[in-house]
Amino acid sequence: MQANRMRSRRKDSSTPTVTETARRAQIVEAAITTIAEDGYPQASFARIAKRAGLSSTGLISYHFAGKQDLTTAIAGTIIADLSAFMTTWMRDRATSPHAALVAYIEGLTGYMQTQGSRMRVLSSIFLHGGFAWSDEDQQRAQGGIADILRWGQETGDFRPFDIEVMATTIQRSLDGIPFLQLAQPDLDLSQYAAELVAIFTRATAADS
Amino acid sequence: MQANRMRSRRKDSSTPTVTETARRAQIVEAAITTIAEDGYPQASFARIAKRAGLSSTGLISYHFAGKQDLTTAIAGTIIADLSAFMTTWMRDRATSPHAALVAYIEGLTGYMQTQGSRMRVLSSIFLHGGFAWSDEDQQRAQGGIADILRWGQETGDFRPFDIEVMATTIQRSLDGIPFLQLAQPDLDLSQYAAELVAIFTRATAADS
Amino acid sequence: MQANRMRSRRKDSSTPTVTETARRAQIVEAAITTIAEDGYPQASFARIAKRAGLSSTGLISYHFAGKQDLTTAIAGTIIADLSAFMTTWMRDRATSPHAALVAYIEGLTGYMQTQGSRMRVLSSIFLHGGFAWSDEDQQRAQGGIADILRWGQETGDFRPFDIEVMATTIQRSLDGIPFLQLAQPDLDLSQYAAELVAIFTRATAADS
Amino acid sequence: MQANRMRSRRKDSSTPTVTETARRAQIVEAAITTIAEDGYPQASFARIAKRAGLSSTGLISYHFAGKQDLTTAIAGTIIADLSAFMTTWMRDRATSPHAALVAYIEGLTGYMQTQGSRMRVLSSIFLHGGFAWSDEDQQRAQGGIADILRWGQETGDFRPFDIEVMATTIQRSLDGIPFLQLAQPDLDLSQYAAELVAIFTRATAADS
DNA sequence: TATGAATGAGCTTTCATTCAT
DNA sequence: AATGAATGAAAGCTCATTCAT
Repeated sequence: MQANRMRSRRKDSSTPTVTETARRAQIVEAAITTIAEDGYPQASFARIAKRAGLSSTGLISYHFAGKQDLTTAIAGTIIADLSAFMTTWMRDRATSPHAALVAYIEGLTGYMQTQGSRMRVLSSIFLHGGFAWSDEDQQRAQGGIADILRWGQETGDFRPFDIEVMATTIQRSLDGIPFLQLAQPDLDLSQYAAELVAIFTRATAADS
Repeated sequence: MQANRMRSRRKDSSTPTVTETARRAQIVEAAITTIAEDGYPQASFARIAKRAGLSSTGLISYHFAGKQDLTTAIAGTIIADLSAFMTTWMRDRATSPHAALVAYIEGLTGYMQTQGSRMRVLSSIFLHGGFAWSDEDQQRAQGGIADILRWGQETGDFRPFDIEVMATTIQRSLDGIPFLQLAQPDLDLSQYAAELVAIFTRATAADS
Repeated sequence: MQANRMRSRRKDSSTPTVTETARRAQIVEAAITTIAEDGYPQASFARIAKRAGLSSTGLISYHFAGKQDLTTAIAGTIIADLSAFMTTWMRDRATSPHAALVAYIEGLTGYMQTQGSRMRVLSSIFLHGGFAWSDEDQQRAQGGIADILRWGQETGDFRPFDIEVMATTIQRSLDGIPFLQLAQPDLDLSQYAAELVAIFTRATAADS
Repeated sequence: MQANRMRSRRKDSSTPTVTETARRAQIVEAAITTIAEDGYPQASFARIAKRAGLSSTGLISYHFAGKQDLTTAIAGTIIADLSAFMTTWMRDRATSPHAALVAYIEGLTGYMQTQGSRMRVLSSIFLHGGFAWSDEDQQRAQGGIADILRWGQETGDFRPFDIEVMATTIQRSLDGIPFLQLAQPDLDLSQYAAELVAIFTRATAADS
């Protein structure tokens, strides 16, 4: 997945050392925790360093070219993890467009069961503009559902709706869930998923 | 709408004067413009004061108990304006649950046509956690759609879905639009609305 | 002399208040002292604030738009003071080109007798590139001598040398003195001036 | 020239190895380039290491006892080079005190033709106080001209001026040229030299 | 001999807030 | 009711230097 594109103070693009990789990962994890617990605006280098047990904020600057670089690394890490999960999850379940749609919804909600806070962090970063989506990331993060919808329209399983609108609607119905979890920690995600499946099954179904 | 709950440095309790009310409104509008153009994180008292032509940031602190108080006032103002518009809009159009659903979608998207940036500001505030929703606000902001859905289920026009999930899904499908407008300023909102109507008409319809 | 061109955080160009002017002057003086004693690179806001007895470096940022603005104010202050002195000094002494040349040298060295450290600060700022000379400043700081030389060539009192080279040479012979004072605090400036007068009298004199 | 007085972390005293000497030279050259292009204040270890292609700033600290030590080495290198050039240049031209004076001026300006940036670096270091002149260095850098002047007074070719003042004046008239080159890259140095020769020939000549 | 990693002090600047007038 | 001034904490970032390997 090539997650960690080097952008630290190191001048060359040679292979990062084991120590470097470990430190970067440690900082990224501390940053994720900090954002999740204190909120993005409060996640200063000072707080992150404290949580990571680092001696000074200088160490973060040493490993990352700046706040933006760290933010990008955080988003990349979360996306990579989610992406890996979803790829595996979809593999055997995408037997038909509708099955794929159901799998997409159930996969993401399933991931949220344990990784809800990480997804909240990802949304936070996105919404605070702290991260410029690359085309790949865009593809990886939102592209999946558009492909499924396109497939369904080609097979005639889905009715001829506007793909972009439908994809955005589905995606946003899912992206919001981690924030709901904040207010309702005991939210039953599998039931929530079932409701969404019912909604979008009807919304996409070809008119009989 | 009871918008201006006094919370400034003034001894409180007493009725706000005309001047006071006008100043607060002026500051709130300047703050909205600043957030819309520069983004929430950049909207410091200094920038707001500059844009409002105020002599000092102290004036803001004088009229508002703190940043949070100002933020609350901003959200309240935007919600009140939106709420007034929607109340009028729905009055004659809510002839049936389905008609009400359509009116809700078309009303909000119509409002966005000219007030998209204000809605973006509202979402920004919400997502930056700068605003604690009161129950009234929650009711006013999201309640409308839930009432419609409940009505439809009672009449049998709508199928028996989970109201909260459906309401959240509809609301988020609308809330996201102002941000799409940023990337696509020429987005055809009436067509977008038509797609959403198609989606949620199917999603809510009673099974025949 | 219009010394303090406003460039602080204040948004307008209206007349600065008495307090503001006083504070700015206080900060400028503290900065001059700090540069003179610790050197330009060591003259951080923190050290300046400490010497000025300010509560925080933020106060400097409050009155000056940035380090460059402060530096410009320092240079402007020193130049204005020097310029005022030289204008008065030259008034009755510039009775002939040669008399003017002598007065220029004796005036500047006389000024250095008490204000050597200020001139050292000015040179330091100039050489650290912390100050972009405006045309007026350039004129005020170096122009004087060029005018005298031009005058002497027109009257035939001076020989036909390159004015720019001669002006630069004279100016640098004077600019260096404050640094000599550092190593030799008891340097006899009136004797030094007499030597320079002898040098440049011969260097400029028309060939007989 | 005894340039490299060991002062690195190495146990000292022992003869520097070939590798050590080469590394030091490499670092010094990179530092000179960095100062010349970015300015002395910007010439941090990080930038120098980057330009020299060094793996770490630690390497600089390994070979030099500190920033001051590096600065001293830079100045020493430049002075040694200049000194070697001037020694050769003067050898056959110092046939009389006046001829020596002319040769001194023309030698230095000639050197500046190609090495102006190095001389600018030298002046920068001096003026930023980053370098404490040793007596030898002082002798080597400024002494030459004083010897010539003394010689001329002994032979009676020169009038009885104060040697220190005259030497300083001549030296500063030359030291300033590399900075003029910055603003006027096409400055005609041979003409500039001719003007200086005219000035100081008259300034030093015995009264007839 | 060299490297990557880490340190901690320091930098300028911005912030919301307070306060005397 | 409003102003200008001041406060002190916090921000991201750079610095020369140290050190284990």
